[in-house]
Amino acid sequence: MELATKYSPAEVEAKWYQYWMDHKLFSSKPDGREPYTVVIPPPNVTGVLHMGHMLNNTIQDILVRKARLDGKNACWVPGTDHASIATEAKVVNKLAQQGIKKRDLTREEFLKHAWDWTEEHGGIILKQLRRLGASCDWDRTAFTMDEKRSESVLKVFVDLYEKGYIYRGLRMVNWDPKAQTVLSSEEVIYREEKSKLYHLKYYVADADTNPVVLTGEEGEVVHKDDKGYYAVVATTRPETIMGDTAMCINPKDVKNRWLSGHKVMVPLVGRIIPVIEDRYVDIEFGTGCLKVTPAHDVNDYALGKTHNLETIDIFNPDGTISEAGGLYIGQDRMDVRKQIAKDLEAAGLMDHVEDYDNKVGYSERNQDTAVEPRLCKQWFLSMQHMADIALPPVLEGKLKFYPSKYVTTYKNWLENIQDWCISRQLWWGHRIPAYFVAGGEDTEEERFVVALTEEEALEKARAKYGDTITADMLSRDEDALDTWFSSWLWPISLFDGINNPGNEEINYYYPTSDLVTGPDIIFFWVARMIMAGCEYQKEIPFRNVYFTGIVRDKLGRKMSKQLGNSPDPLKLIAQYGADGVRMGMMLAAPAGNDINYDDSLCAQGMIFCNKIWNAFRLVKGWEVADLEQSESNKKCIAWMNAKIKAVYADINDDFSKYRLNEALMSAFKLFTDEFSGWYLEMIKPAYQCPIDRATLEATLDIFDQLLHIIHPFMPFITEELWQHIADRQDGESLMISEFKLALPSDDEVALLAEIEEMKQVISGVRGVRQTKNISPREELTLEVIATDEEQVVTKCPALSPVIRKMACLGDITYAQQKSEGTVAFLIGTREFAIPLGNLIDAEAEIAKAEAEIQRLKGFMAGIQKKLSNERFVNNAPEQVVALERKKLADSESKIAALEESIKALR
RNA sequence: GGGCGUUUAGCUCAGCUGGUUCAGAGCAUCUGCCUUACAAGCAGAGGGUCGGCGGUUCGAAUCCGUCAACGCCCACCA
Repeated sequence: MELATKYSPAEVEAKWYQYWMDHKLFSSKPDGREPYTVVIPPPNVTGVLHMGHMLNNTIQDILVRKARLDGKNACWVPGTDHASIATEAKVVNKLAQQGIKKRDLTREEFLKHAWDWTEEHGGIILKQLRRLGASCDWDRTAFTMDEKRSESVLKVFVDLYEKGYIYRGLRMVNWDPKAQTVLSSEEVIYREEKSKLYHLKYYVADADTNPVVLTGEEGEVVHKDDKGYYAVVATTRPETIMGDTAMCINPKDVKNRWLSGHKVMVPLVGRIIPVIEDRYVDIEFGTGCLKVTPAHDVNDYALGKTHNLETIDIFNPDGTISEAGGLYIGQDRMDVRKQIAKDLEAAGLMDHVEDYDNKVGYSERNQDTAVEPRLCKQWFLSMQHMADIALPPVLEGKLKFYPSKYVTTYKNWLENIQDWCISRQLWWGHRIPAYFVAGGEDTEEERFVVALTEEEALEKARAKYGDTITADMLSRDEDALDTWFSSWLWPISLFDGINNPGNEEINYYYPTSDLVTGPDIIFFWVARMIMAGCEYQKEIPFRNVYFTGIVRDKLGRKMSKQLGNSPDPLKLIAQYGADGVRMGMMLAAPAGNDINYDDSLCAQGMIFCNKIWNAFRLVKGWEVADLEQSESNKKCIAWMNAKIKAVYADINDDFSKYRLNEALMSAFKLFTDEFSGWYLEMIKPAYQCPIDRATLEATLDIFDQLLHIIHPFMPFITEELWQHIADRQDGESLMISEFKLALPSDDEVALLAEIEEMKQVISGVRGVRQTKNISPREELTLEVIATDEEQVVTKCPALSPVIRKMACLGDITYAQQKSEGTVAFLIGTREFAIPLGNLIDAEAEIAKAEAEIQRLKGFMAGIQKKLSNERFVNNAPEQVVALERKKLADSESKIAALEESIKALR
């Protein structure tokens, strides 16, 4: 078979993915094996694959494939998330492009559009994952809004309501004026912003009836102009003055005490408002005077409550000024801010303006939209109970976080938990199973029931409000649930554990093994899944959470559309191959560290593929003959097998600690350095000579082992070659062929050391060639300076041919003294010499040797100082002291050898 | 304002409970080689007072204190 010198991934990858699919090799059913379960963090259904997904899913696939090779029943469940806000926004935008407004549609019409959109774009991202090699059980593909998941969500809502954890409350909530929905506090992102601090004049309005009396105290600050006395109020949001219903000072504030008991006039608006006093106000901030707008600020709302202030809501849901505002009606709040500043200035009501760094909350999903605090009635989930059950498993280490620093973050959040606002004013999502009951409008009380079906709702309504209730008096809540209220059930609902508790699948697959996700959703998702798991399964949802880092560009910038610094994953795969990209992602990705991505990492991955490919070409190209296997081949094979065992033990250890990059690096070095660089060169037959059958077979077996080790990282090329190294039946696959290795035995460990020594000798000879400019093909003689010949590695009958071959040596001789005209090198304390005759530059050799003697003497001086320190000798453990003594002795013998050399050179 | 984390070679990072894994790896760099598996290769080499300062110790990259820089999370100062 002729094989190209370069590996080309494209058709190989497509072929084997199809093969795996055709033979259903990703699929899992409960059986007697140990389960290994992973649920995918469901990407947005209309999303497109980005580098974050690449990293995340590469890691999951590596873990899943490793588990499969370990002989576990691996089940990786894929799916997508309906992402209510994001998807609804996309649909609204698309409709807007067609000139359709959401408000002109009925709920049903809108949902039809949304489903069309979902079907059109949905699942694209999952298809893209296949290109990466993701070995998900696709038959299990789920959607957070499919039938089973929806049913689960509603059941849980009803259940939690009945348990008293879900309630309806009037609260100051975060409002997204663009999406026109409320958000949870976690969905608000605060950004530092350069803004202005406007200082406005609030004139004292009751000076006629209640004259201003100055206290005359030191520190008193009074403002007065020809229009009268005034207070100066600092605000970043001048447009909200229309909602001012009080001005507040601190009772301890000397500066402003003269304002106490007065009334002031809101500039432009003309409303007369009281000056109230509250210790909440920071005396040092601005002028110490605070305008109070109870409808539009969380703190002001609290002040309003304690001081019984009127609440004036000046905004419409879309962020424009409402009728109640009185001025600028219908204009956008941001435009009004600019305009009112001008108008205040013009009216002489602006004292001055300062630059100011401010934190502004933005909607997580509409990042250009500033969130508006708004008072409204919403559904909440009481979280204290959830926090109480979700904290212990993590603190006790039953559920582990990698890296563990996130335990603190998690603990912190749970210990300061706030109730979760779960309702959203959206249509795309799970409609809240609550029914308002008409009548009773005259009372403050809101009449509603929570039920799974309309029939049930009617029953409950009658039971609650009397038999006079009829079906047409019920109207279902228009709102939908927060997306995360469905995602938090994901590890349970995927196995239908809510609808069908205790079924075979949930019993088998739950708790899942590992969750791989970003730390940005630790509160949104991870914490809440733990809550749901503990509440509904009475058991943690996963045993380990691996938090990935953020993928950044090589300059350390976050990848973003605006910067255009995010590569297209599919193009990368086309260019470097999926295996190459996977390796590229993993090389720079220790758990929890951000990765600075650079294309060169993928290139390195591709190069490695090529290496594997060419090693295979070499082995496959050998002609076999019925020769007797040489002792050296036997020994080299034994060594390689031992090496693999040793390295694989390390790799398993790395896996157990989720240090996948280290595991990959070990596998890479094992293949490149040990196998290709050493082993293959050791056993490689001379040009055009055949190889003996036993060695070839052993080598193929070694190749097989290496493919198993590399497979989790690079599934495609390994499958391709595995299929080629032996005759395989249709349906056989590397992916599902169990692989286990014992630890190396004591003999094997000794063999490893022996070969390391041998490698050093070979490298020593090569080093001499390099410095002396001697061709690698020119035969040299190696003199071994030995009095204990048996113990020299070169003396081993099995190894000396290897050394000869690899160092290109003619003779290896043994002597007590090296001959004249040699260049020497040391391995440990043993000296090796190469006679070079007139090639020797005696002066240079002497200088080199002398420099080395100087270095060793300095080294010895340090050790002697240590050893003459009584406290060291008395306190340090015996081995440490012995070690120092050995170092000293070794150095001495090295110096002796070097001095010999110098003498000989002279 | 609180909390957490990071700082080791040009870059990305390993270095567990202080002493042969103690100064490492990969990439990059430099120098030789077109040696019939691979030039996307092979062989060899250089490169770091382990962020600063102080302390504990016979001994510190490792433990303690402190300062600095960077990063992340949380928090209602208008």
